Amino acid sequence: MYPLDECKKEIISQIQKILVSHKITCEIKIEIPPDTMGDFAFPCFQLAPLLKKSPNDIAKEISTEISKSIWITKVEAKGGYVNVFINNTQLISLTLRSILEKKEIYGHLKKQKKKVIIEHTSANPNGPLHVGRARNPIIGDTLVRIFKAAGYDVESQFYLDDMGKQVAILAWGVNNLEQKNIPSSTTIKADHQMVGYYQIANEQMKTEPRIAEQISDIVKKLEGGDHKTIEMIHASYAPVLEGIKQSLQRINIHIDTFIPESTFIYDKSIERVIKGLKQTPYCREQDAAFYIDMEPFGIHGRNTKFFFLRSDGTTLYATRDIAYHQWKAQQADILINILGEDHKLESKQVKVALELLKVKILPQVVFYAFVSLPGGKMSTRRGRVVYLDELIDECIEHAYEEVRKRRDNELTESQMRKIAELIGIGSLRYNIIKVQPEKDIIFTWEEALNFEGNAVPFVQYAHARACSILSKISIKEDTFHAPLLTNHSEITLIKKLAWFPLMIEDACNNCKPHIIANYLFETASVFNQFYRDCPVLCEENELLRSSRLALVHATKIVLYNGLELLGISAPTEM
RNA sequence: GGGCGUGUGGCCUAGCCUGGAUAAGGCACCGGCCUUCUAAGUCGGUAAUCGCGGGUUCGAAUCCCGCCACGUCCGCCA
Repeated sequence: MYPLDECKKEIISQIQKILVSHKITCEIKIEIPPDTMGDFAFPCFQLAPLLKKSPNDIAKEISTEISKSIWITKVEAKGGYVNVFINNTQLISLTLRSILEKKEIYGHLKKQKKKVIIEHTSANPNGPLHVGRARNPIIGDTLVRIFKAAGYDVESQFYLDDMGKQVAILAWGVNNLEQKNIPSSTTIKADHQMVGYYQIANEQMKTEPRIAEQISDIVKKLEGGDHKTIEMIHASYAPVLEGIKQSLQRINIHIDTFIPESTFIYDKSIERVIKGLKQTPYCREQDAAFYIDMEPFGIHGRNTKFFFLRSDGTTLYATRDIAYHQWKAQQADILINILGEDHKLESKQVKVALELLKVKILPQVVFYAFVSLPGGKMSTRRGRVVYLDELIDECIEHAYEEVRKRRDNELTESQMRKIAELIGIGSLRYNIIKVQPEKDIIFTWEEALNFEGNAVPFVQYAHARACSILSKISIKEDTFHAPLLTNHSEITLIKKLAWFPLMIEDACNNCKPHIIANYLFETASVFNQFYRDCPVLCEENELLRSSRLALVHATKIVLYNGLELLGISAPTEM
């Protein structure tokens, strides 16, 4: 247990005892009062009708009954609140010790003995990743990191669509179009080279029924399990998938397992799904096709039929997704999916089907709104896109300009390039993760390349400052004397550091990765205030100097660990 | 037509789940701070009827109802 947890527990248990002695049982919710009014507050308003006294009288009464302890130094009643002041020395001492001992695992929570599968990205392998969907891998990977830190055993999965029309179109293009007719791409990456085949094939399919027929033939053969077709499809999309993996790797994202959709055709599990769904009382038949009537499950609208089997006996995307989830449910205790908001209905259909099939573990889904362009949605088909690779390059290039502006005559070219890479990649991830997934983002280069204010260089710079101070001392031992750290900036900073584990818990429990980004920004901000107020290296009192050094070291650790949760590197200088 | 999501100073965002003290940050704008650990920093200022209208409550940005705007979905596509 972390120091702040102990402290909160002590306060809650004291209030609990007092309420019990007044024969009141209720959930104790303590909050954080504004600035100088204490560390924790207990509002007494809800007790007023029960005790038939004014909130302030109750607060006064409770505050006299709370006994001072190792954690509680002062209690005040004010405006209906019981304000509790905690023992700063105690918190500083235990928190610093905890951080400096645990180092790279400070903030991490105790092991849960639970397996989590986080499915993210799962993009069609028919072209490069574009910015419209870039939230997916970034949210997904950040959650992977947060859940690991929160003590879970985590596996990331990419559900690979090797059965659908999109890959069939690509495969048809690769096998039937001549290279000279494909518009050349600006990069040599395979995913960029191949997307032209998809785009042209897609156009031709619309105008020539013969081509459309050939493509749907491919789809049928795939579902029939025709090995030659499977190989042909695989050969077509493999280079694209490789390109996607490379892009992800550039932004520090690794996916543990790729699960091809075809898996569930070949292992016959899809047949069990169909059989199971047909047996439910909600199944209906229409022209030899089968669907679940979604009306009883709260789906209303023009069409409430969820078709899971076509009249030609072939399955649909959602049907295969059900088989995938049934399988996943056997592999893990918690399932999390990262999906675009356009998948809301499909996801609901899958959930209903899983319930009908009596599957115990249902996925928790994080939906994100699209990143669109000022004129509207991005589209690979229409070529109206900003590719992730372009954005990565631009971010790094922009970072390089900024580094050079400041450090041109101090650093070597390769040092500047190295730093620019860390800032550029970090900037990309940070700008996306700092906003709640459900908010729309309209992509502008100006915003994407924003390095001012609440942006990653602010956090990285604070880390670099801490490193810079630490690099100037020879003794690396952390000796500190907590009672000396009495400056307001020192106390604010260490309290912020003490909150880190609770932030991880919150971000994990609620699947809200943006909490970590905001926390880091605040932490960097209070560190900068400390930096301004409390000179470290030139402090003459030796013990205070080393105590401040320990605090700087602890801040460095927290910023580093926090950035790590976001998949962002922390440069030691910039 | 129906479902889901979003709406907070000129712009962007946090807070909403779990109601509580003066609505918190950033950008932009105005004015200060580098002979001291990197000024990618810091201090101060201007700026918000929290989309609109009702309701619940001692108390509503937060909960409930209605409306408006934007996004998204309602295919034997994926």
